[in-house]
Amino acid sequence: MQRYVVHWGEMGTRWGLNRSVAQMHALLYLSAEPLHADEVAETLGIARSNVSVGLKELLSWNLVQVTQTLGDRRDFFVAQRDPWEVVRIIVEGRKRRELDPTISFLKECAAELALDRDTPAYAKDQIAGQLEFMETLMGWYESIRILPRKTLLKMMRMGQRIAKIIGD
Amino acid sequence: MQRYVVHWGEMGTRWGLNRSVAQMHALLYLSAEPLHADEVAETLGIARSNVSVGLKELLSWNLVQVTQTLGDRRDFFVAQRDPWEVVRIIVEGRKRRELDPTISFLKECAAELALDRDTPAYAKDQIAGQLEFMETLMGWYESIRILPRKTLLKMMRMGQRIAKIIGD
DNA sequence: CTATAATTTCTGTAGTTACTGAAATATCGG
DNA sequence: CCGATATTTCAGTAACTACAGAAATTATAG
Repeated sequence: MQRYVVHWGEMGTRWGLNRSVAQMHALLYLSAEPLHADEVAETLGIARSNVSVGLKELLSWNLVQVTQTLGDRRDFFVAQRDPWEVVRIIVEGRKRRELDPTISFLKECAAELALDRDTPAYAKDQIAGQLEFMETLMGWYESIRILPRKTLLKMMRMGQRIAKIIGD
Repeated sequence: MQRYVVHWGEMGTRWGLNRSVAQMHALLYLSAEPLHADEVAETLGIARSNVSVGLKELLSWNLVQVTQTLGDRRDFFVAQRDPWEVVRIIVEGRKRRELDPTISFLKECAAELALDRDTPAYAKDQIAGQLEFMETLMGWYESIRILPRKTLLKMMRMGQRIAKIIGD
């Protein structure tokens, strides 16, 4: 479990979370019962105040949730336990932070370039091509995103065979 | 073009490159002809030495390539100009740096946990579930990755309709 | 082989981000 | 309303990363 938490912290940094936040999630993910902030701080050896901030961030991502226990004033935290959900949330977040602003920027660019006489045609084409591609990609993502998990799983499992069906 | 380069630099930071490296790529992406390092440094207003490092990084990603001109000792650089390729390269890189190590780590974990009597069953299940999911995801990616672009494009354009075909 | 141009490596610095510990604030039982 | 407990905010510090400019290395023409 220790190694898992450490590794997850390491991965977290590559996934856009900071180390300790990722570790908190890992710990909660493996824990059968909800933990309160002090337990998290003590287990991971980081300052209580950091745990507070970190858990807030995880809450804002919907990667953890708060629960209450009768007769205990403290907040208890549970992680999102379904790997599908975890990945969905992370991907969604990345899309929002990386893809969406890019597309809207490219649209602006394209609009502006249509009127512009100074920009070389080559640059215009490059930007237009990129926008078109991004929109295709995004459209695909949207259509995938709303599929029920069962259908998605089926599709994933089909793997290669899907190419044959499409490539008629 | 200026705004594009600046914005791309900004985006780059969110995509895991550093700002100036992303700006270099943006500049080359919009440029109709190959540029040499000095031009890049001057245009972007960053130190020549940094351009050297940045371009090397882009080379290692295969996002830019070196070309030579007869009668000129300097290296000239061209960016990968096809948005499909750019995204493919980025995705591939992320997979290598983020997904692959995670999967191999989870496999190790799973193997180790099989022998382990101390780890709570709950944690074991969580890790197993995550591994299974990751492998499904990865398998799907592999099958998508090798599709010819034409098939992929067709698939993307089908969007929703694909669900109907699968969900029989 | 030498002079010069091109590129890379290296070192110190600036800027950024993450973290701690203390102080401030909020919550709740009595 | 008071005291105790839980949580959050904040300011200073530490760690890290990106960068410039100088120095060193490599390559090329003559």
